[in-house]
Amino acid sequence: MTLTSEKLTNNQKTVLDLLEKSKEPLKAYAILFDIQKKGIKAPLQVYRALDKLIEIGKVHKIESKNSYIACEHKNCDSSTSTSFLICETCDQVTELKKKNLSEYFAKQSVQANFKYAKHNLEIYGVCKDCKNKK
Amino acid sequence: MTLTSEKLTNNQKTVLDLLEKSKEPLKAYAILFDIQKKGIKAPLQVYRALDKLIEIGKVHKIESKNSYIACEHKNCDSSTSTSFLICETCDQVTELKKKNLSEYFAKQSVQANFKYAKHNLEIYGVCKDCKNKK
DNA sequence: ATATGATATGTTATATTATAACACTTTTTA
DNA sequence: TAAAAAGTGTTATAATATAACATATCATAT
Repeated sequence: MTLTSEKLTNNQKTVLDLLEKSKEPLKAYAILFDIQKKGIKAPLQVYRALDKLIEIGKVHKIESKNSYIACEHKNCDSSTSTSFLICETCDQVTELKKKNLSEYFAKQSVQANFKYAKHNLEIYGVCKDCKNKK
Repeated sequence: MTLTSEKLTNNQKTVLDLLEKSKEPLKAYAILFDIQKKGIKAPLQVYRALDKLIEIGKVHKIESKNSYIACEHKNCDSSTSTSFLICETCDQVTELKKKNLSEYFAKQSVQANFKYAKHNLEIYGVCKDCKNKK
């Protein structure tokens, strides 16, 4: 079974649906709170669903915010590397397509005699919308 | 008073000393455990020292590991942006000098109509030493 | 169709990481 | 040397995440 046709379980679907509807990244306990009406009662149920969704690349974790976000890319093969633009004003997150970034980091790593495997990049600043509002 | 001549308090010195001696990043509670003999008894004492050390750029946090590392650079002005090479085999961390990286990210951000402010970059892979051991 | 192995679930308990609140002390500076 | 700013010590608690275990469901190879 390919990644993209991966069948999700009910819990996984519930968590992914919520994340896909959300405009900002969500914390695990915020997810839990939101989906308690759907029968999910314990943190572990959320974390397990998140683990799986991350593994198949449907969700990414934003480490510096302990938050989770649905992947914007169709057929994202990236269960590992992630690159984000995070607006400090409105908390919106944009995921960067990562091919050129991975290549750039691999090159940078070579200079340090380091074998690149994957990366997390979190860029903070002001997004388009918030720039315009000022 | 300039950043580099900043005078540290006893707690701050104790925490920084430990981090500077360590070859790997340390977690806050590992720091606490190690320095209890020096009279530091509570997590908050560690976190407060870390906060200050991070603020003045002497220590950085590695977000994906909830760990802290002393800055390798003299007069590091970077209390904000950080870039690391993290060895998945031995956990050693190398801090990348960030000037060209910041410039690169600022450029990449412009393409998304995003105003770059700072970044965290965590590159995972295999370090020089571990590559050679294989 | 069914045994079996892999994966997921529900649940309770607990581990790990981090901060709030408050009274007090030390340092800096005007 | 008083006032402001920064740091300390302490207790309690919040926020984030995992362990352990019994049970259930699904995939698939005979």
